[in-house]
Amino acid sequence: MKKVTINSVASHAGVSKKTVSRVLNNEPNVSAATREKVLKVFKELDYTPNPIARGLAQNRSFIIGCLYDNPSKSYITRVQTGALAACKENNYNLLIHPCELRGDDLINDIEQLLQTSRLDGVVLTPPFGDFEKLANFLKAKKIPYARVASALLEDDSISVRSNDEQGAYEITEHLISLGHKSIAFIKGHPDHSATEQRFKGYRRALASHGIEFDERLVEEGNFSYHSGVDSARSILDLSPRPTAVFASNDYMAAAVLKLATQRQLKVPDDISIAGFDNAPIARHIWPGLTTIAQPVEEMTKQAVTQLISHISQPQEQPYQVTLESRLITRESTAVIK
Amino acid sequence: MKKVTINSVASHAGVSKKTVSRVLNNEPNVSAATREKVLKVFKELDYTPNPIARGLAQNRSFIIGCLYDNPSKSYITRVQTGALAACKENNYNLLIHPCELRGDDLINDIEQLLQTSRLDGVVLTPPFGDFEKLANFLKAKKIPYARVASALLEDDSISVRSNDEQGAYEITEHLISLGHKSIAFIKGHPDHSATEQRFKGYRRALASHGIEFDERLVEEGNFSYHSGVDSARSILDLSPRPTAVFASNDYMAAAVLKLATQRQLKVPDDISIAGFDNAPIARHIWPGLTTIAQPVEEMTKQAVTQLISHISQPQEQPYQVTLESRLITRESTAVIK
DNA sequence: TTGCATTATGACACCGGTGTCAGGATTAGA
DNA sequence: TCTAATCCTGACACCGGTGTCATAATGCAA
Repeated sequence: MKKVTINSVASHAGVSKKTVSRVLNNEPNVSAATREKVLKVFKELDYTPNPIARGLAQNRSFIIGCLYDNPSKSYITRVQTGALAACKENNYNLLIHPCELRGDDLINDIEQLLQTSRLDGVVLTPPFGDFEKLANFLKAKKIPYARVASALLEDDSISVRSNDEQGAYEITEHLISLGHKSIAFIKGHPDHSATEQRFKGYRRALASHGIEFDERLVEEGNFSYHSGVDSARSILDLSPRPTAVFASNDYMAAAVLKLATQRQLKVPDDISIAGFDNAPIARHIWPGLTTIAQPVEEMTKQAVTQLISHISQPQEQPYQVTLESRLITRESTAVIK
Repeated sequence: MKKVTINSVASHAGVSKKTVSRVLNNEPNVSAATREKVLKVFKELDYTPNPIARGLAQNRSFIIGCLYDNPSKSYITRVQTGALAACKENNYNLLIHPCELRGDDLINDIEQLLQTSRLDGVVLTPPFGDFEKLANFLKAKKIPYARVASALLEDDSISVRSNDEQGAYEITEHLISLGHKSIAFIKGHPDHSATEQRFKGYRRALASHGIEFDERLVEEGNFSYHSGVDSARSILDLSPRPTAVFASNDYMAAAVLKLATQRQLKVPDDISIAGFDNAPIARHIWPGLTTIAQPVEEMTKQAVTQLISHISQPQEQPYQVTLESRLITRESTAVIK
């Protein structure tokens, strides 16, 4: 069984390779009869074009790179799911590349990546979506990119964001509506813009309900489960103890729950706990976590879809979209006793 | 800034492209002086070879595909981590491709994948590692592959497996040593060979400690959290209730824990619970799950490393390795009261 | 110094596509 | 029916590497 190439198709169909190429790419200026004939040979020989050769000729690889540096594995999985869906629809492939935002050689690492794999584009997922240094580097290198981010960007790039500020506002308001007035807050990783956004939403909700902001109720976390444990310790040691805790993501919220339970506290009777993201763990533990669900898959899918369409036909107008999140109430929050 | 290609290097160094190619690939028959000269130009021009062109000439893509169909997201993440490590070391890239084992068009899907991306090799992760149909297809297509599996294979392929049977034996023995005699078991997904292995280990432990196997204590799960909930319901409804539950993975064990807690049972006082895999959730919940830790990352890394070396220089001898797992005791298991 | 084996080097085709451009065929308009 | 515009088609170069093979340069023994 010999390899089927554009040449074999051409000779079988009795036309030139260029004509075959035209049919392949749906180019105009091919008579219906010729097109028909070539398509028939495609089927007969079961021909599929060699993407590598095509890539060489067009200087394209049909590969999108997905950059991430995120402590939340489940978040990464969701990002990948969305990116894969977009790639599949467009016959692209997805290359995954974890790397360190704070690494000294991040830029070198990315440069290396670009050189060894000739990516057609890159999708920057949190926290890279808000990391201007990297965006500028890619812009200088003329590598198309799209961002999944949280902050509101004011540039001409492709970006899909979620309204974290609003989500945080809503979940805080939910706690307030249950009668809570002393609500502790655990911040996320300082490199993530979502951290700032969620904190803002928390404060805005307090303010708009006349609750004074108390700095002592705020702990610095970094989105990892471990940081949640540390923060939880400080919060549970406070006296008086807050009646509710809003952690910036579900892993940290789960940590609070674990520590509280270890200390014989009843959740939500003794203390309410809320998270963010609607990670799997939010429903895998008891009590289930009240949280904010974000369309992470959809966000990434849109970003990658736009990226690919931008690669095929670079247009000028930026694509900036904000997707909404929604409150999911479970058993970890209840009316204050 | 013009593009730097092998041609520009050649003209700068005053040699032919072929000689540059020789230096690039560390081929013999280049004089030290010439080699030196070319290497210097590499640096001056900051040259990096174009992998696509190289791929075209050698009919290689320098991409490894990672196939999976696994309900456990954390398992996938670990597999990816290991595969990425091996790829990075060898300047390969990793393409991820989720697909459905039971899908009617699995073979078509994979065929499509191979045609559109010319993978150099494929790593089959559970449950594909034990899926002969796919292995045979790849063999027929002459696509190199490596397997991460559980069953003991008797063929000439590259495969890295873990000793699930032994792990299950040990954790069951651990429960027995705590005084448990009525130990329920939740099976995994029937398509995974690990399911069979773990069940075997469970039975062997019972047998070797003179405990009679009781079919009523066995539930069919599928590794998903949800299936764990269903199984847990049946088990907790048994009368007399087993004093311990061994679930084939941590997600299902977490489900048992959640349901037990919902029903006001104290773990481990009223019932001991053990899992398998040492997934993150095992330490994120309270009480932490006693479980079996498997070197998933290491297994995958070895498999991919071998795969790549096989691609570069196909050798005859198979590579089959079994890695050991180890028992991790946490708070979810205790001496029977 | 000559003769022969060995090493070093380059010319050239090739991998499998796409872009450019020229020229033939067809159609429309006069 | 003739001319001009438009549509089709193919020849050929090119993308940036690698493989083959011929030949030039060198090394070594006689």
